[in-house]
Amino acid sequence: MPDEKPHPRIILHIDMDYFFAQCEERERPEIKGKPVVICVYSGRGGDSGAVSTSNYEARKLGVKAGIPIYRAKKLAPDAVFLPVNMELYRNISDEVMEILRGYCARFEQESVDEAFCELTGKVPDFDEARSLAVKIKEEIKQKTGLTCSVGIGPNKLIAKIASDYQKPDGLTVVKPEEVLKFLAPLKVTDIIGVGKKIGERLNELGVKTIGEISKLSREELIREFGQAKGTLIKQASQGIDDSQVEEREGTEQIGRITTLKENTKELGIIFDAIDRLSEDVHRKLEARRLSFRSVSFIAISTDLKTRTKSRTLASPAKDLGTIRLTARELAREFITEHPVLLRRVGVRVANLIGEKEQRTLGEF
DNA sequence: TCTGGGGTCCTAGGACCC
DNA sequence: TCTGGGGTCCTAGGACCC
Repeated sequence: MPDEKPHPRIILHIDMDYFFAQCEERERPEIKGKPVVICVYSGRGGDSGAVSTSNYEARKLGVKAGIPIYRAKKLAPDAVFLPVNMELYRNISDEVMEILRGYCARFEQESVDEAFCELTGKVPDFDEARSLAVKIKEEIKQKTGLTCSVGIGPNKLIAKIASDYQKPDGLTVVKPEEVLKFLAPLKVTDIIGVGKKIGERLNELGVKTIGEISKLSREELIREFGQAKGTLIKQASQGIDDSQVEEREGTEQIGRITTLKENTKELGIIFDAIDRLSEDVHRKLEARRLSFRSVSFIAISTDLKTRTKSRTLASPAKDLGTIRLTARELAREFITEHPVLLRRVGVRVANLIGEKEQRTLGEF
C-alpha cells in the first residue's frame, strides 16, 4: 500500500457583500454613502413588512435583516428604503457567477449571492489560491462594480466560515494545518446547520465555542441532536467535511407564499390567493419545463406557526388546473381540521420531473 | 399597525409489500 | 401462536439557510 498523504483539496467560497443593497447602490450611485434598506412589503399597507437586507451604513444604526420595516424607519429615518428588485439581483448574480465559473474545476452556486469553487488541480497550493482569489475579486469588481468576500480552505465547511470571517471585501485563507486553531474560538452557530435552537441547547450543555464541542462525544451529540446532525456537529468541530463541490441538478420544489390582506379562515379569500399563487408557480414550472407529482398547501397562522398539507398524485402533471384544484382541496381540508385564522398562505409543487425523465416515463 | 419569501435537508410514524 | 422484520413511499413538521 502506498502511504503517501492524500492531496488536500482547495475549495473557495465566495459571498457577495450586502448583495441586494450593493446592487441598488450600483444602479443608483447617488445613494452611495447613505444607509440603504431593502424591504419586502407585505402588501398590508403602510410599512407592514420586513427588512431583507441593508448596507453597512444602515447596519451601524441597528438595521438588520428580518426586523420590521417600521422599526428600521425609527432606527434610520434618513435611510433610503427600496423594495426588493429580484430581477436586477438575478441579472447581476449571473454576471458574477459567469466570471467565477471560468476559474473552477467544479462549481456550485449555493444561492443568488454565494457559490463554491473547487480549485484543486487548478492551483498547486494555498498561496497560489490566494493570488487567484485576489485576481477573481479584482475581475468581479472591474466587470460588475461589486465587492465580495472570499474564503479558502481544504473543504466547503472551512471555506464558507472563512468567507464570513472578514467582510466586507475580505479574503481569508485557512490552510489544512491551521484549521483546528481557526475553528476553536468560533461560536458553535458559525457551523452551517447549527442555528439558534441547536446553539441554545449546546450552550445549556456548557458548549459555546466550536473548540468546546470536544467535551461531548459523538454518541452524546447523536443522542441529543439525531444521527445526521450529531455526526455533522462532531465532524465539523474537527474541521472535517467530505461533501463535494457539485453542480446543483436543478430545484427540488417550487413554491410561492403571500401575505393575505387580512387574517382570515374564509375559503373564498384563501381560494383567491391560491389561484394567483398557482399561476405564478405554474409559470416558473413552464419556464423550466418541469412536471410535478405532489402539491402542498402552506398555511401560516397569526402566531406565525407554519403548517402544510400535501398530496402526491398518482401520475405526474404539469397543468395549472391540477395545481389550483389540488391546492384548493387541501386548503378546504386544512381549514376543516384546523379552524385558525391564517396570516399567510402558499402553494408549492414538489417531486419535480424534468423533460428527459418525462420522456423516459412516456416510453412505458 | 409587529415579524417577507424562497428554498434544502432530516425525522418520525403509518401504510403497504414481501 | 405469542403479533418477525426489512424496505419503500407518503405525510407532517422542524430546523436551518439566504
